Amino acid sequence: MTLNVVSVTVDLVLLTIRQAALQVLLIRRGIPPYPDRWALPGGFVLPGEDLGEAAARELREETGLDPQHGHFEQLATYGTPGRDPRGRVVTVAYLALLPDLPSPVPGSDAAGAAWRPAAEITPGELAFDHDRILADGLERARAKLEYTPLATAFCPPEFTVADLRAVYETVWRTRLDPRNFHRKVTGAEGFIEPTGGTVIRDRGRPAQLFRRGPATLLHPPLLRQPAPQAQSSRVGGTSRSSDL
Amino acid sequence: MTLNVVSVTVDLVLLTIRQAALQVLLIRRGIPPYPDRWALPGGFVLPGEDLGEAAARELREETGLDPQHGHFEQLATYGTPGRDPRGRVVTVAYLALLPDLPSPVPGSDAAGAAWRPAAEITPGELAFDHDRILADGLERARAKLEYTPLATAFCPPEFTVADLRAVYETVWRTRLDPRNFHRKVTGAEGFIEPTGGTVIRDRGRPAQLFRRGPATLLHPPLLRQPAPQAQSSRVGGTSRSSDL
DNA sequence: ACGTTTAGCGTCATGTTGACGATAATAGCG
DNA sequence: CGCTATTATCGTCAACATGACGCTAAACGT
Repeated sequence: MTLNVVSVTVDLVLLTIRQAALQVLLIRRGIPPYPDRWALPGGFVLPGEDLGEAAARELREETGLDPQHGHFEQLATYGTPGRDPRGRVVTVAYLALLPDLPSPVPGSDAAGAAWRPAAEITPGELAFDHDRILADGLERARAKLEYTPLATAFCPPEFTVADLRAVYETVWRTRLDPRNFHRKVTGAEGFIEPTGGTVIRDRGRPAQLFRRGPATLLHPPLLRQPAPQAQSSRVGGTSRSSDL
Repeated sequence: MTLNVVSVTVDLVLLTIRQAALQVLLIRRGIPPYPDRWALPGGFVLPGEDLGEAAARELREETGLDPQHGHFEQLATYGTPGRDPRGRVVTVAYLALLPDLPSPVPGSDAAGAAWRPAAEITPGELAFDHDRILADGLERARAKLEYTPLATAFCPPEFTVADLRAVYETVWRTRLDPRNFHRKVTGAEGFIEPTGGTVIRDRGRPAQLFRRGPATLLHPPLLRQPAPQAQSSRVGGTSRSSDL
């Protein structure tokens, strides 16, 4: 039997919403390979340490946050030979959605760390195959907002419907009708529950405060699909539905 | 820097539909650990081999099938210390949905291999943590049938709407109304396209043959949810003025 | 020819969705 | 103190989607 010796690491896609933008925590590498390049935070899995534990430990080291402060899940595993010039490295990536807490400084043990707007990361900018990992994480986050209540993971314990809507608009890069959005989130069983309090954010009528509800799946889901046009019962295309 | 030495393997959750049941390919282990127990097929990742390649190779070795014959995707990675008594083993699991081709015999290089109905696998019956991996694979398959056209991966190149409905009914363990199902799948843009041919399966009127369409996402999705009702004012009285 | 069986279309009541009007409740300003 | 701008929340309506189910079509066996 061939004994296959490999190094196993975890990488983290930490997402939060700051300054009305979806931001990802990146580390500035100080040493080769890829010196001075930005990379996802991560590190080796210690002997006797579970994969999720290792990821949680890295999360704590980088942000001072616990996984329970937001949402935390395994993303995918990357092991293409040559993805790390130092040798065969298999990386288990984790995805975290975090509230914009006054993080105790993102950087601690690295040359430099910073929240960077995800939209500004240009392809090829990150070290290793972290572009791909980040893209996978973003797509996962976008998709999960549709059918899970995970948008609340970006929010503090108490939030308004407008706060929640801002999360969707930021992550999906769309505009949503405030009235329809309000109807849908308050109508989805177990998504959010009122705390009783109200706040005035900036201007306008005070808004109710909510906390996350017990649901784990959204019913009905909040679809981001633009044109659900699919009824071609007869010839004579009604709309300009582009099924290209 | 701690060099973390770990063995990396791939395990496969191979699903198909045979004899009106969702079946999974299992291998009868001949050697310790877990001798004489059923386990998911799998093996070590070879040096210089990509993870997906290793999984595809195992798939070929076990079934003689190529990944393109059905659907193939990474499922999740399992690395809890102690999950393999031989040492630290991290396993990347893959999920495949395969048509019921006259497989060139499932077993080839193992003590014994067999398609087993997934519903008959009792908890604790499988070696290692393969129960968990199988459960994750089944849940993934069930979920993906909702919003992707992957049900066609269980079908041969040409199939009828009834064949497709049988896939859904088998995987979801539900009964679906043939008329509503027909309307929905033929109405979902790009899900299936008619080939022009017809067949007579057993009795009754001949059915049109279809092939899979170009869509990668179902629109609208086929939800398995029973009752989207949302007006229970129970503990936690969510909405105080919904409707009704 | 007739009954049985399955395919595929049609109808209807209800629920969901997007578009958007209307009202409520606050702050700022003259 | 009104007036206006702004945001929150409720309401209305048409289009679409869904489940329940009737009905016809096209094959088979006897």
